[in-house]
Amino acid sequence: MHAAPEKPEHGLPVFVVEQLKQLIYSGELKPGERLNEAALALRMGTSRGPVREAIRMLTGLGLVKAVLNRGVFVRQLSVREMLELYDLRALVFGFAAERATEHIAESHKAQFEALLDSMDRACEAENPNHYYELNLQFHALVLQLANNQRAQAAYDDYVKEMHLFRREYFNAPGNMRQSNAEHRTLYEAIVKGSKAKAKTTAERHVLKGRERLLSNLGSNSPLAGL
Amino acid sequence: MHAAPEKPEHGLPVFVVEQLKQLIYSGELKPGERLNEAALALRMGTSRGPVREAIRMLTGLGLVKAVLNRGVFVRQLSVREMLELYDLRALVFGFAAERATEHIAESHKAQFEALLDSMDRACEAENPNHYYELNLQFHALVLQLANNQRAQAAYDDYVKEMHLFRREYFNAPGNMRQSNAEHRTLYEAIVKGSKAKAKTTAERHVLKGRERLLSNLGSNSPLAGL
DNA sequence: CACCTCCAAAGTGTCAACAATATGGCCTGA
DNA sequence: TCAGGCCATATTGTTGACACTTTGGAGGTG
Repeated sequence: MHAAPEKPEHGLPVFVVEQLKQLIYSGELKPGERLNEAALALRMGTSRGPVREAIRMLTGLGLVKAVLNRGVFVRQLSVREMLELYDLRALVFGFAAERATEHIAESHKAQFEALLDSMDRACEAENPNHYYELNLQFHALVLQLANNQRAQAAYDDYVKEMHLFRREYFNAPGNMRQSNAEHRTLYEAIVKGSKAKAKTTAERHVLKGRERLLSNLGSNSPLAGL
Repeated sequence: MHAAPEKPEHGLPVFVVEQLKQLIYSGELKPGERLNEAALALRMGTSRGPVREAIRMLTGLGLVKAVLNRGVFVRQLSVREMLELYDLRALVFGFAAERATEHIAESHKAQFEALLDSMDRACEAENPNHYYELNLQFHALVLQLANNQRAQAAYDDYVKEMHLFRREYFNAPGNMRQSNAEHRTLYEAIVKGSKAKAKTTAERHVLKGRERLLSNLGSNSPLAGL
């Protein structure tokens, strides 16, 4: 079952890391769950050595947490960490939107408009999965135009890291139509070159998600305190 | 010579990670330099296994870069990466300063004023090393008051990561007196609770460092292009 | 029935040996 | 002299074995 490492451009540990990332982000390995070295080694078709090294990389990346002599566990985000992540994501997205005003060109406008139209169609089709995918692309495009690779990587990390939150409270698809209206407002601000408006629009757009989380939490959460 | 791992609360790999971090940040291992597993294992008094695992953690943390079958090398920041880091650091510091206005209390004011006074004395004594140390503490205090641990960790990472830039262009101690004047302005804005002023003051304070780097670079740099 | 001890099973931590790969010098031949 | 292939060496990649720690239950005792 295990796909062999096609390209020996990176070693076995990197290959295992990719597999583990997918297992984690796809939810097959849930937050809090323990990783069994021997079982993983068997599944990946290697010995425990490369698996251990891969796991160390993941601890460096903050995806798992190791406890001496007890194993490593998929990291689980607390409510507080989730809220903090939203703040940072909003900050970076606002930064990116502001910078995007300086680098947007005609070709990008076409991409933006195609994305916005596709998202509209996803709205009408009531297809949240497709909308989510396009939404990611929209945000990625803004980050790309910011012309700051470090910010782009950070934003990407934030988005992925949020998947380590326990699922129950993090499904809220939000209001797709309102969300896309905000996208349009942001896009127009970027095109017009109005930095301040782009920045605040982008920030608030992300913070809407934060507020949604908080309200979802308020209804049935154990620890609602900040 | 090697200090034994006093506390088996973390395993050998973690111990090695700490040692390696210190070697890197202290400059004993310079950016671009290769890490020899066997030599390190000997020095740390372990076998290669834990050393390899420690190195994988460092790659996850972005401190070193591995090349298959050729070894791992201490990461070296390009000018572009350095500039991008300054942008992000300014962004996060501005964010922190704005938030700090909401959480500052009397005890913190005392800490701030003590730090500012000490920095003044370091200025008069023309002691850049001491000033640098206190400067770090000042910034750390602002980040602490932001009440966002993730932002605090990110800022800390940024500062440490900047040490991976090649030294020649990154010594500029800046104008200590002007720097501390900016600190005072920022502190007063935080105390007064003027968010906007705190934010912009903090941002610009960091961006001054970016500009200093650019001008130092302009005089004798190979690649000055953005 | 509650509680304690002891022990076996499972899993992680560490190591030394072996395999695979790149590096650099040496020799050869034009 | 220089270009090119060849081989010894150093170094990384991988593995299986062994040591240590934790865990959970069996069995005995009050």
